[in-house]
Amino acid sequence: MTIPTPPDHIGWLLVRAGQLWRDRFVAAMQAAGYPDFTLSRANLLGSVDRYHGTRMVNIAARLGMTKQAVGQIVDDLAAAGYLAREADAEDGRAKRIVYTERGLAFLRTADRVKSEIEVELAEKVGEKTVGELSDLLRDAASAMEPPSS
Amino acid sequence: MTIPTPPDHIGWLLVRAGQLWRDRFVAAMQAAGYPDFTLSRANLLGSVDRYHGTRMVNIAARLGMTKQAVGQIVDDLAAAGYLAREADAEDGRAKRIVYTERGLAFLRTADRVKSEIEVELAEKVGEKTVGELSDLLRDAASAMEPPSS
DNA sequence: AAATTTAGTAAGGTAGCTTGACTATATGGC
DNA sequence: GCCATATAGTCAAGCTACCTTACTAAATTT
Repeated sequence: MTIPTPPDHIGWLLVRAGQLWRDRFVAAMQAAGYPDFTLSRANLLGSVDRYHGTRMVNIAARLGMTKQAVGQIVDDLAAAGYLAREADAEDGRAKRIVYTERGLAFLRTADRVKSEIEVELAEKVGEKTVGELSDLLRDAASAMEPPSS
Repeated sequence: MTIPTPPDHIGWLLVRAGQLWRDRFVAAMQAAGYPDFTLSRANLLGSVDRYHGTRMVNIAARLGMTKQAVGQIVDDLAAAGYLAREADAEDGRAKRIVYTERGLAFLRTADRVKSEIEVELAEKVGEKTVGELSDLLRDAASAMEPPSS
């Protein structure tokens, strides 16, 4: 049974903590009435402006994905009723990806679930710890950020 | 161009920081002479005991994957010369996944690359910050850890 | 020694991306 | 105003990293 002990350097800790949060969030969203929830869909939804919608090419840039990949996920999310495509009045080539009412309801649930997890974490490790951790993560993230072209 | 500002809660920060570290590690390993390096292969290699090897079923348990998935990655890594399968003396059904010399060389490079990234991070944000971050991440991770059956 | 569990394999499927090739609209230089 | 080029999006095909279902063979339990 000798499963080797996990490594413990900073990189592994970062990856591991991110993974744990992500898994908890996905599970909570699925439990909250979105059984077909996945992280990639959530990321995409989180990259769409709630009020004015967003063009596909901008979503792709933000997520660091190809516009084709974004197109596929948008297809799924539109078929599921979360998003819709609208012609862009200012550019005949472009389409705005906008939320449907169902999509906005999803966002509200996601916001609620996120703060529930955050509150639960704060109860376990203390509010102060969460705050410090957030600050340090922001520093570390900007230190590791690739040079934004 | 109005790309919406990214969210800033603790969960997003954790996921983001993990992602950044992972991307840097993958890029550095590819630059260090392992162009076919991927994270899933690295995770698998990191789950094999360097001295005695590890059974597939244990690797799968550790990684939270099916043994079939592990089998496929082991196939790839064996074909690439990093791993080999040995009959297990104590159990006729089992095979031990063991490192080849090439696999051990990979591990040494990976260890070196990891500490290089860690050193670079420490230079940017300070050694003390890295230490504090590590401690807080350990706390947060164990708070979010699912109840180990 | 029969029934059950466990280690691993085989075959096929799915999610979430990729690259390459294409169409339609927009834009900047002449 | 027209042409060359860039940009927004689509279509098709392929890949990686998984999964499920179904199986074989060896070990363990009863």
